[in-house]
Amino acid sequence: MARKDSLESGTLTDAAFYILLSLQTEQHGYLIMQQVEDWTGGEMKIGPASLYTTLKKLTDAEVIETAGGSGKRKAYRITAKGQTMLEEEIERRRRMVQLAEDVLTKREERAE
Amino acid sequence: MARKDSLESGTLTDAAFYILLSLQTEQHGYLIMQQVEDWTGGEMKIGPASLYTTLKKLTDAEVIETAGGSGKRKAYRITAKGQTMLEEEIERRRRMVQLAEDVLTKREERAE
DNA sequence: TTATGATATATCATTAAATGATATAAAGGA
DNA sequence: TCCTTTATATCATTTAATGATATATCATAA
Repeated sequence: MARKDSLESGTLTDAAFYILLSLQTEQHGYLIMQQVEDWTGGEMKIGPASLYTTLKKLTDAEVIETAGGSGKRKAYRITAKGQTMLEEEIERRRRMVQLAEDVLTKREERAE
Repeated sequence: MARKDSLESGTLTDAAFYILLSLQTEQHGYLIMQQVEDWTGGEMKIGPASLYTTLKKLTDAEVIETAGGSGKRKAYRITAKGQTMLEEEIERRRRMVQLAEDVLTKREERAE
């Protein structure tokens, strides 16, 4: 990740990927952290530093937007642009996994 | 990524992922670049800077090792440790895609 | 009442990763 | 000869991730 903003190039980092996934339902930051940790059984943790800096970046890029929120909470929702990005990113990652499976299968066949 | 080396934490960056995949057959650096670009139809390009710095890092971490090579070419092969890491990384990425599909499916169901 | 832990957001400084640019050199063909 | 491709390598810069820290609110247990 350097020399080119990942959002501009249309790819999502792991953190951004999980955040957009969590925002399939309108949500505030703290809940995103908990949901991601929950989803991954603790494998993936987005700490406050990563979370709020990423949320700001995603907001600036109009991938997500604020949606009110009560008290000190600030709710976020994904934009149409963000939804498209997420779906394309899922496909990109699916292709990566598929490629890996194909390559490993060929390797096993060679070994027989 | 910061504050924690991705290799130490057991995850692979996109570049490292593709490199290890390419090294399912013994190969020298330049061929890795071409194969990755080829595999992804140009979507993913690992330039010389990224390639050789990543190869060095992977070698230092004993994820890959040099394997002779003729002339100026330097061949690399994946180690047992590297193979395990790659396979675990494939599973991690598969889980991410699966989670995303599940979440999106639920979202579509809600919309009906 | 008070203090403690959980909730909630935010920023700074540091470390890691990615990469454009550049350099070098050999090999092969026009 | 000259140009392109092959092949490896490093530097300096930019982007990403995050530990540490700060702040404030709220519920609840002592």
